[in-house]
Amino acid sequence: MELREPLRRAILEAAVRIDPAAANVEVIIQETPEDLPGDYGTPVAFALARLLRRSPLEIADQLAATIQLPPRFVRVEASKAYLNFFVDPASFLIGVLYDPLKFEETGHRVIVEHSSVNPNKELHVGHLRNVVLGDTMARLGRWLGYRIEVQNYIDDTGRQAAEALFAAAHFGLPRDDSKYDHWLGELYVYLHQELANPERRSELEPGIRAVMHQLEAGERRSEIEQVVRAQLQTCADLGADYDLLVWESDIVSGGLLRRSLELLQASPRCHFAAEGKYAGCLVLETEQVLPGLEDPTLVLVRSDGTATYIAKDIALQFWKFGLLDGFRYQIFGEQPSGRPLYTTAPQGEPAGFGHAAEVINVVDDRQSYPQAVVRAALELVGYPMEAAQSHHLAYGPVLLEGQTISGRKGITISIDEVIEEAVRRAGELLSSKRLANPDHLARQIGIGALRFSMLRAEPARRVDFRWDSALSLQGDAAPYLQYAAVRAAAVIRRAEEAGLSIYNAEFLLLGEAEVTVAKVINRLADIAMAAWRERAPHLLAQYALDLANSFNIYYNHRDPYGIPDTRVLATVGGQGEARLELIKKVHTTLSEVLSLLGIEVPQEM
RNA sequence: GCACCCGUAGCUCAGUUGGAUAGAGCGUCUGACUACGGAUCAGAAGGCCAGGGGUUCGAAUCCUCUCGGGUGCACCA
Repeated sequence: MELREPLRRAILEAAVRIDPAAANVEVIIQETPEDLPGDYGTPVAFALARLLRRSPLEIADQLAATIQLPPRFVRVEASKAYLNFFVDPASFLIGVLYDPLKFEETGHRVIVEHSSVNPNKELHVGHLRNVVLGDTMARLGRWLGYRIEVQNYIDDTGRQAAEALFAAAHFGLPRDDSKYDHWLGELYVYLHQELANPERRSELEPGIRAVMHQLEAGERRSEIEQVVRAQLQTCADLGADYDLLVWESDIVSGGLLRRSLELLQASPRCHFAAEGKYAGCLVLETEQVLPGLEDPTLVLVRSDGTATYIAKDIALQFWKFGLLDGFRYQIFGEQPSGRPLYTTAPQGEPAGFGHAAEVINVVDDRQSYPQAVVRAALELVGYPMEAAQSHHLAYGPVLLEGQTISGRKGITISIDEVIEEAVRRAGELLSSKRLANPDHLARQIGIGALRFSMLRAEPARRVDFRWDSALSLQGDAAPYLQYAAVRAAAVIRRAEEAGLSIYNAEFLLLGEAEVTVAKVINRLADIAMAAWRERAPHLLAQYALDLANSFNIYYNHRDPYGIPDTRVLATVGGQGEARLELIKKVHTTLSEVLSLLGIEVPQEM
């Protein structure tokens, strides 16, 4: 329910009435800290004191006397120089409980690119963070009414993919029954052990080269597809899905690269180097745009005529904003979620992908520089608005028990393995309970716990993956949220069985305890918008904890004699019915937030 | 060397655009009608918000310097 704006306007009107010079003052509204009087407050008197050169206490008193309270507020009080407002519990609760909280579809087109894992081996816990962050942003964006297109970039011409395919053919191991990406990954790692020996390296190198050429020509795409399908299975297990796979080779074959280079060459910073270190290369001079490089000259096209990855990244970003076109598309398959998945394909048909107004690239923070180059390139070719809407959601690395992940040193854990263990641990905890569907529940809990562990901290922070904390089933973790939702559902079910009806609800019998919960419920819209704006999904995760916590506190509340005083059942005069309405709102709000986080709400636990 | 990120309780983390007394979880200690579902709740202990200087009525938050940790700076991706 929109509550701040009316209050802000009322405060501003009162201020202007006191002194017209106050017209431009910034009015900040916040919830009052616990144990202090009032529900919402503002420190606006401080700002006015400076502006009007008068005492803030005096101004606060005068504002309190002057202000015309907006609906749902009954009282205002100056406390020190703060102005504190008191809501009327009944009308405030009705306002919060029956606010539909629906964001209008805006048509604002946003591309969220995430995952983008090299197609040469299985996903590990480092990728886990990427997938979960990206998927959560996509869910949030959709909920906010934006038209979200989720893309996954497939680097099918890179050396890593070539090495994996080479290894698979060269070492000729029979295909076992493990998942294809795991099988391939093992051969890839084995190849790297061989490559450590310089003699072996020179023996094997030509074969790898040959595969790279084949990949560039698009000849072995079906093998890459097989890896991608195996990898996508893992993402689906995590609850992530996509709209479009973008293949690197299609950027070249579709002419996007060529067109973007033409655009770039209009800029004086982009030119062919005729001589010197970069003779024969098309280069971009970045020193004016971006500091921090030892050598600010960036190669876009090598002297052998092939493009560097950054050139393709720039082309892709140009395409995302509709500066150029050239892709063709076809269906790739249907995902477990039901969403169809498309892919770029040379033999496909044109379709309406791209043309975004905003782009979010979920990429780890080691790539901050290239991401900045991509943004700067938009500016260089005359698209400053697009540059401003070009976002990099940068996240820190995932460590494994304090160590840097390294496939070659064997310091790595696959997501598939982690999911299995998470589900196993959840199942163990359930074994003592009588449940209708323990296996399904164990998955919901295990995967929820995993996702939450990747979401709870700020993206910029590096996270240390430890089994005990990542899979923690107690404390500030997903099961706490799920439990609160299940508990709320149980209360609702019991109350309905008892025949409580909304028509008997008497909101005048509700008070401070209910208002406290409702205030938390009412934060969601602001939190969701901030999480989107700041690209900070952890705000949602933290909010979910706040909401579940405030409900649990309410549920367990006792009067000074130790008697539960917030019960739904065993009350009279419509109080229980009104409380039930609050609990229903807690349940829908919590379910909403959990679905944004990609955490399922179990039927039982 | 240059550039970017991080530093808050023993540990892992929160802290809306600068606002009132810096909050959780884990761990430690003590409790809660034998339950509208105890995977919960109440309480105790635990802080020079890395350190110095500055701006401000007000700083964990902004500026600056220092220290500690991480990352980036290829005709790789």
